[in-house]
Amino acid sequence: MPYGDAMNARVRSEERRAEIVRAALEVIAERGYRGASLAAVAERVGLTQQGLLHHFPTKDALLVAVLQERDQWDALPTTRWRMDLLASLVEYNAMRPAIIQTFSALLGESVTEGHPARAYFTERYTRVRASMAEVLRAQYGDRLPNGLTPERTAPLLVAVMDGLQYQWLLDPESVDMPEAFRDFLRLLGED
Amino acid sequence: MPYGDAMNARVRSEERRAEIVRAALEVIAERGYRGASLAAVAERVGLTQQGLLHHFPTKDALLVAVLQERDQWDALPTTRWRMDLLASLVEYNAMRPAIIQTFSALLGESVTEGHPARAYFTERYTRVRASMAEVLRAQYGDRLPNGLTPERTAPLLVAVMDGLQYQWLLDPESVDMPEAFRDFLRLLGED
DNA sequence: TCCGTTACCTGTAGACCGGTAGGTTTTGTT
DNA sequence: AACAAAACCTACCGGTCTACAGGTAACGGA
Repeated sequence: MPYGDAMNARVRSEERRAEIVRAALEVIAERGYRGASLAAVAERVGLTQQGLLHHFPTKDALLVAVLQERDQWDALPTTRWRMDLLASLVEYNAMRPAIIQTFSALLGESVTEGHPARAYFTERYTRVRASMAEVLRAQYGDRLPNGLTPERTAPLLVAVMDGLQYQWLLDPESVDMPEAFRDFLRLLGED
Repeated sequence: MPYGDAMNARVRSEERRAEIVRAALEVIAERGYRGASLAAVAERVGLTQQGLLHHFPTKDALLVAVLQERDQWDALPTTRWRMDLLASLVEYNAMRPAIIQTFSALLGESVTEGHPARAYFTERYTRVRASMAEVLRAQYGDRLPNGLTPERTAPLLVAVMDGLQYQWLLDPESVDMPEAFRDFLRLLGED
């Protein structure tokens, strides 16, 4: 069964890579990208640092894989999103602090000079703003109830999501992220 | 002139410390706190790394001084702020990307485990939310035009400011931070 | 003028870091 | 059974990091 076995080998290899990426997500959440050592990631999957470098030749290559997984994760349903689903998304995020923490830490680092994730986030935000504007337009048309255009509202929507995440990560007991986000949506539509 | 000379010595020392803090702000803006080496900060003020450690015994002590300066910077006028001054503040920030970048980078790092600035930011946000609620109450009373309370609106106000900063730092040409913030204020009050 | 303090310096310890070189075991193919 | 490739290891290199130890020169007060 040549095809089957070749497949198994490739599948196993990709599973290993996925394991490593998952571990990298954790370590980055705990220490940021600069603070995340390859050795720490490797240890978490039962490898030596050099064993890890067999699967990802450089640290940056590992980061790329981490960012790609994120893309894959939230790229699929964007066109089918609606306003009410955004609130659900925030609620879902509130149950996954590790992931949120990883990408909040990465976003913070990415504004520094020459950070390997900088281009990624720049492009991602351009994309996300456009996507959000589309969602807003589908819901409200060219003019929101408060007179703003979808294009001018989208950056605010994204800013609220990100900003609330930081406040929530720092002090989950004081900030009810999903509720606050629903408040913002109400601000957009119900006047 | 014993008093005068003693004063001069102390003043000169504090000037040196202030120089170092200023340099640290720059380096942190460029590389984050974890990425900022004492040697890089020292070089910027014409010292060796060990010479710098004479003024700040540890790296964390230097960070504390950086954070204290920030406190001093924005703690004074909080009680006298009004809504319209917030927009001016954002405009002012838009002319000082270095400072914004420093504290955006620090905020991002601070959500990671055991980060030396974590407690600072947690407390700061508690304080800032309360302060913003106060400003909102002074402007609108206990109910905003859209029905929300000042306490529930404050986190949104803070989130928008922070979130817009990240988008703006990553892509200043695509995001008009002051305009977007004014849009948000309009969202709060003019319905 | 003497003397203590402040402001630096050189030297170095000790720990991690990412990455390379090259060998060895495991695994799948033929 | 033979072989090739993939997976993973040990050993190591050069670099960087914070911090400590100890010395020196300048300065200001008595």
